[in-house]
Amino acid sequence: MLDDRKKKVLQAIIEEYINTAEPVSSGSLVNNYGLNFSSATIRNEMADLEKSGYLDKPHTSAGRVPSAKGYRLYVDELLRDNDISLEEIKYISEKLETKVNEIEDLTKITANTISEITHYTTVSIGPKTNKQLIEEIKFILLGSRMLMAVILTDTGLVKETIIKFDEDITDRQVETLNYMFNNKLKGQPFDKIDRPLEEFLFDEMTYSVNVIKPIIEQIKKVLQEDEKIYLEGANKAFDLPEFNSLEVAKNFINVLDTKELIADMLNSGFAQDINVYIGEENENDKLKDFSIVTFKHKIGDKDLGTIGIIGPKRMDYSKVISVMKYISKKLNDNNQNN
Amino acid sequence: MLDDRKKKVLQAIIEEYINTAEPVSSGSLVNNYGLNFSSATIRNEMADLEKSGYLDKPHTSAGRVPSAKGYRLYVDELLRDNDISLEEIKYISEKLETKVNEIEDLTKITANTISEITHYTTVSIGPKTNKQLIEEIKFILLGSRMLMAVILTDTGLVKETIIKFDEDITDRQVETLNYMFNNKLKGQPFDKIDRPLEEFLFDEMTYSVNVIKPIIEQIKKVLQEDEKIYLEGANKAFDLPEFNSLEVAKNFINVLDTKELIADMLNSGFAQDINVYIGEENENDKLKDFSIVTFKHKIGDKDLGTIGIIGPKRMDYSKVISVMKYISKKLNDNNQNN
DNA sequence: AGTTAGCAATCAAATACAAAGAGTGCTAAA
DNA sequence: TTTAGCACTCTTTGTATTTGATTGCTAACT
Repeated sequence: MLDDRKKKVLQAIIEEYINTAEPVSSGSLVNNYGLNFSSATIRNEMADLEKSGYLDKPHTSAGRVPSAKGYRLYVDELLRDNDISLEEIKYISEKLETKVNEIEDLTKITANTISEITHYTTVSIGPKTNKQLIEEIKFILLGSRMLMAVILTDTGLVKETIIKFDEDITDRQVETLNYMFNNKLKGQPFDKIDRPLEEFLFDEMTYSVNVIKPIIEQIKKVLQEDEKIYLEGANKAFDLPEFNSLEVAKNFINVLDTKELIADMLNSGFAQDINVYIGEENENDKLKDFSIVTFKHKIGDKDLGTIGIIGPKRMDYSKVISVMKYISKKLNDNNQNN
Repeated sequence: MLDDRKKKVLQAIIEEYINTAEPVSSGSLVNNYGLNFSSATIRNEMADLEKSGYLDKPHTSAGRVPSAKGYRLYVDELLRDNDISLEEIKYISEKLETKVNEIEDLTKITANTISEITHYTTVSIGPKTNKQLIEEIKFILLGSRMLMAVILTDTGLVKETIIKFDEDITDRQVETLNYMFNNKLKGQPFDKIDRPLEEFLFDEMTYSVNVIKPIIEQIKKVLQEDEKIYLEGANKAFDLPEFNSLEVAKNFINVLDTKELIADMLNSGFAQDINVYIGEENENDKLKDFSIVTFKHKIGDKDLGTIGIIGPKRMDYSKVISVMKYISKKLNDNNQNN
């Protein structure tokens, strides 16, 4: 366990490093952080902190840099609270009042807001569909050979898809489709849809296979479709000094380009609504130079999607987490009447 | 006008430079390009080509590098034809046979194919909507307070949007909406939709404003919405040696992040279906280090969207253009019965 | 007149070396 | 327990030197 002064020193080092991106020296701490000890004393503390693994040293004659363990302690115990200005609060409030008709849009707006305020890159993904139940399926005829299927879930999410045919479809057929599909699929969860659809195809062979088959294929496809991932402020990262290393910059682009990796990252284990993964704590090795804060975005119990912030290990965790907490609160206040 | 040998030399220099990304020396041309002259002769030709502006010299003791003017001549007159292997043809054919239900998907697949084969980054945008005519609008009630509007154009493009209400909507109302909107808007072009909608709002004030107004707003919004831009293979660029310059890499990310710039670029003047912009030829200064090839992607007269390839000035124009031409041909062959 | 061998001149890139400067770790004293 | 003092370490910066590739020019050759 660290004593109080050690924690203070660690906190000062981390905050200084977050600000400057330069290894922090004992001298600069004495000058700028009101620690009423000589640099030699601080040096002793720093040596201890390094021995316990909270700090790293790039080389003998440089200052200290926080290790992942150091950041972890900082995030868990030392965060400044509510690190967010009045202007920022105003900006957030305005953005969140934008009227939206689709859940994805709200997630996008929130991700954009976070990116604007924190100056980090965000990635976001819509609400997970696979646990939701199908409330209703509607088929609509567009022209004579094009059908749109609209699928509505119990939480109000809407998915739609278009199916084209080589033969004309009649209004009568559409009616039948509506009736039959709702019969089979209503109340089914998205991720277990395969079975009912197969049974269905088998049962209804009397119905023209040319019509039924493409419909089923397309619906399966849409429901299993990878969630779309949205990116905000990818170029912001390049203003940070750590991205002057080509190695790091390349890695970053690579990560952002690997959709599966991001999806994994956003969907991985959620103990809390806000989760912090620091550098090597990330499971994927490509992420070792970055920190990620994920934010499960919801109103009450209703899942609105997940937003991830990806930045350097030297991320301003305090700001990021404050913003997320504020948004979460605001969103629930705004909608408590829903 | 350049004589035949000068053209041969220029072509050899450009192709060598495209391959190696290193300034090309007189000696290497003699060794690798079967030019039956001594390096001194080639040197004289190179000096002439430089004087006429087709070549640049990084410094006195380096080889030569093509200038924008040099690339331009190459693209206009010296391209190798049909620079595309059998395997590549096979790969393209397979990819293009993927069945799609929406035009945007086809554009995405094509963009992806081009990116895979050329190893360059592609950006793409769906077909332009503003010239299209509204064929039909359908309203569908989802639940009791959510309406979906589906808009169908004369060329078969579909746009849909969701509108939420604070009050219940009845089936009867939906019927009326369908009738009224189709009456007013059928046959109208997308980009001139404002006027009819305003008249409409004015005419039908008897109808509940709470219902009509949000619908009109949302429809206007969707129709004027910026086209979505899709990106393929952004990280591929970082394997190219020119992206070892942080300056260039940053610029590249910046360009890709500026949606308006890309939209401009994809929509700008089309003399031909395939257009090449080399380095400084691009209007926007940010693009001065890159070349862009745009490809208006269509079947017959039907616009399918536009695809842009963005790469270094040292792009393999021959390959890129061959691939585009082949895809264009293939697409029209596949669908000549449509 | 066109071509080429030969060679000095040029310049970036690599290598080597020498300070300079920032910061630490340790010792001994307060 | 704290701290002043100082030697030690290691990066950074600057400067000079060498190396090597390539050109441009001249004079000879076809």
